[in-house]
Amino acid sequence: MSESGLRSGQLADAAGVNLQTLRYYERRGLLAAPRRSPGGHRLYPSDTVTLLRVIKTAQRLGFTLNEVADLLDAGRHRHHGRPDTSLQARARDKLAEVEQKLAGLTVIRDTLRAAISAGCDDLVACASSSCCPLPFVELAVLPERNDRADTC
Amino acid sequence: MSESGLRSGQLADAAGVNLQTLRYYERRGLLAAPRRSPGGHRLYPSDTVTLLRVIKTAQRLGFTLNEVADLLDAGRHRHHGRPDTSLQARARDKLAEVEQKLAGLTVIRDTLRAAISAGCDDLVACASSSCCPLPFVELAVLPERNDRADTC
DNA sequence: TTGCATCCGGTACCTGGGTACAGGCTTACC
DNA sequence: GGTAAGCCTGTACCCAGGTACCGGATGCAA
Repeated sequence: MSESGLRSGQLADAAGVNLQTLRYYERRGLLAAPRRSPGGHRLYPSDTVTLLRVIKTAQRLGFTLNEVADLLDAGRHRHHGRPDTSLQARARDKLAEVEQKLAGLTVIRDTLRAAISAGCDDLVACASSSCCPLPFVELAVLPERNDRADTC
Repeated sequence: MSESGLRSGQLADAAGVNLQTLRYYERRGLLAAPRRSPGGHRLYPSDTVTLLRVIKTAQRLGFTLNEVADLLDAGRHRHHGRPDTSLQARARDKLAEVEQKLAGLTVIRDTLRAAISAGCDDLVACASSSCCPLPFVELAVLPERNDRADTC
């Protein structure tokens, strides 16, 4: 009797995920509850491996598990109706998000480079000096007067 | 009665952080335990506002709170001795880290763009088609380089 | 002195994405 | 049919960086 599907350990191995992760995904609604053996063991259809790859890919693209679950649902419900554009729309939203993050990280990178080439070696001292490239004030906090100025 | 320092609520307001965050930072070793009023209320020296700005700045540069604590300690201990270079070294390490993240995010951005311009509209369907730009199989670990940007 | 705002310590909870037991049942192989 | 591997549920824990709530004590002004 072996054409019955994948056992959870086999699926986990095949997809490269932890066994617990499968049950976690089931709780989160990413995987449907599979058929069970008479003794209660899960038996997954073999294309679940593909589904897990899809999930992992979407995660790598920056989608959260909730978003992935929505995305999969949208894909399932759309088959009785004309193709919708929600994956497209979500991808565009996510692209904007990723571009935001890229911009932020770029600022951080440039700031770190500036700090390195300015030779900063003490954060607290730099905060009190006016020649430091680190953006201590960028925090929407009222500027405070300081009298110490040595390093940099 | 005013030379006594900042009360925790005043400091929190001045620095733009939550009151609880101050106590959290104290537990984490980022803020030294301050002087207390006779009744046990915290009284902070006024330059703690600057310190909090420093902490928030370092966080925005991508340092974790543990790393910030180390950085501050290094700054404190170095005053009896020649200037050390640990902030420099750490900044260089962090820069490398940030550049890694940038590279990973760039791949993600390009992949999202490819998926959008290819018109993908169902993840599961795409996974079974051979012409989809989504990297369902490769990219075993996140920040690797992939230069494909073809369309369906 | 009363009243209210503030602060105290301790503990619990949150997000996100899982991982790790414990104690017991099932399945597979010989 | 025995034994080992595998799987079950439930619960708890991990990371980081906080936030929220509680009952009680303090600070300060009128």
